[in-house]
Amino acid sequence: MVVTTPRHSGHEHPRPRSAAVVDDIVAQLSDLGYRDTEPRRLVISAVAAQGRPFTAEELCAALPCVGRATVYRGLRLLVETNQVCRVLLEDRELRYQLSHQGHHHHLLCAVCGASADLEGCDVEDMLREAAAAAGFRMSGHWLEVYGQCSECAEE
Amino acid sequence: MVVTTPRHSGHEHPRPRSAAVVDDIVAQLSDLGYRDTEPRRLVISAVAAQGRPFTAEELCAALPCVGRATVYRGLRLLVETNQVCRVLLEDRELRYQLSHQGHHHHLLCAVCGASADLEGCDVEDMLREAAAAAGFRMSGHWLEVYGQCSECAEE
DNA sequence: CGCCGAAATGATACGTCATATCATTCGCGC
DNA sequence: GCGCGAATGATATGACGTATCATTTCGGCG
Repeated sequence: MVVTTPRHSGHEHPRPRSAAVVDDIVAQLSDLGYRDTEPRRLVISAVAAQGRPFTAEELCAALPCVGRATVYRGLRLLVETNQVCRVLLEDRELRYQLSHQGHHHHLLCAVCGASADLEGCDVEDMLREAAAAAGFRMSGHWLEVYGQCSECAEE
Repeated sequence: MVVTTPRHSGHEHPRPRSAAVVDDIVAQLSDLGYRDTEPRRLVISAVAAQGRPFTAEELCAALPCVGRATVYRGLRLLVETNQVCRVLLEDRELRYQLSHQGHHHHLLCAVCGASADLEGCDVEDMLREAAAAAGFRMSGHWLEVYGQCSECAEE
């Protein structure tokens, strides 16, 4: 497997936007002491190329040249470093997605599978207070919202 | 925390409280056309005997005389009929618990594993509105709250 | 009460998803 | 270049849950 991705931005053709994302993530991982390897880049690149939440198996299928274990390890690393967030579907299927911001929640369309971030809703504080009222010290939570996105709802 | 009150004040012989719960659930299943079988009662009885969220495997272990498939089928039936609710831990482990009321959410203690119901918090409406603001039609959601219960937080 | 069809059971095979193992390769600092 | 330790990948392992199918059991009915 000797597919060398262009490393220099000389006057080559404009690289796909995802390349910048990949470089960025690789740089961040590098800061944390993780090496810059070919398979890792391939995984990150494939992640960045996904348009909507994807499964680990889909990623494996998209990367036939990368070992299964490596895909799973890469994915786990990205989750641990908050580059990728986990998405839980109603049937408990686990999917992944590049995370664009800090903590947030997803609006998941059951029809087209798209995902949008839930804005303008500070569930956090509300939950923390309600929990505290029961003497419970909240440290985290998991929230997913299911339904239909605006486009799919129109039909 | 909702406590089930004894339904008859009569002077029947004091059966274990769980027996009443089992009978009640069996009756409800019967109304829906599901048969009253020995293995099923055993499953329900074991479910009712659990003090806190349990896994399907724990239930299997507690019921060595009942086939694995039957335990899983029984559990699924109870979930479908809303007698039992599913609980998702932070590590994505799936547990179950008798549900005492309609829709609700859980406060899950990471230390002792206990579960309490989240009261006085209408996340529902809040989420629905926030979602609607994004043109999203919410149909459901999944929410779990993690932390420490009052007892465990004291230490 | 006993019969019978449908539902339920249980042993087991299977499938999926994810991690563990471990010999080999490779990045990267010296 | 050199070498150490991280990373990889083929494979085994294992957790978890469902599908299959022959057999048993429930419960309605004559």
